[in-house]
Amino acid sequence: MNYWLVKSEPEAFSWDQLVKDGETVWSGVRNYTARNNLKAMEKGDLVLFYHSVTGKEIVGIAKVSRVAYPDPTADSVAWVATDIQPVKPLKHPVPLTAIKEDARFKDFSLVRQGRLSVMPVDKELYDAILAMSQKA
DNA sequence: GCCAACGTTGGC
DNA sequence: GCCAACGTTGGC
Repeated sequence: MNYWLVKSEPEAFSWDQLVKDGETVWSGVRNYTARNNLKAMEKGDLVLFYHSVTGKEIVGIAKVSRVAYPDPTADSVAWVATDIQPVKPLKHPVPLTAIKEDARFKDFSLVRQGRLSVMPVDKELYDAILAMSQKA
């Protein structure tokens, strides 16, 4: 079991849309680091869903329902997609500012490598984020 | 194979 | 809307 975080601009694809659809194809990744992370996902892995640009907060938990396969939106088989399903929304979204303020996250990719759109999350950090989401 | 130029992402 | 960071591209 691994933990991940994916980013999406809510204008492009939001958590609400994922809940409404029940499942989505996580495609369109065109960055090798992010691609490698997608490939490392296993079925059932949990994925934190982060809204970038508008919101800048982690809003929900999803899970991997299908492991990496060739991205249907790409011309090349080099790129992959996965399928994800919503699990549950966070009670309180965890904003990027709160993560930046917390020393436990100083090496977290969301802080260190702002442009990466798919990243692994240590279990300790995943648990910490869930704990933060319980508090207002 | 290096590195400058360019494009994109995403926080502010 | 601006700009910093950084990945990618392409010339040499």
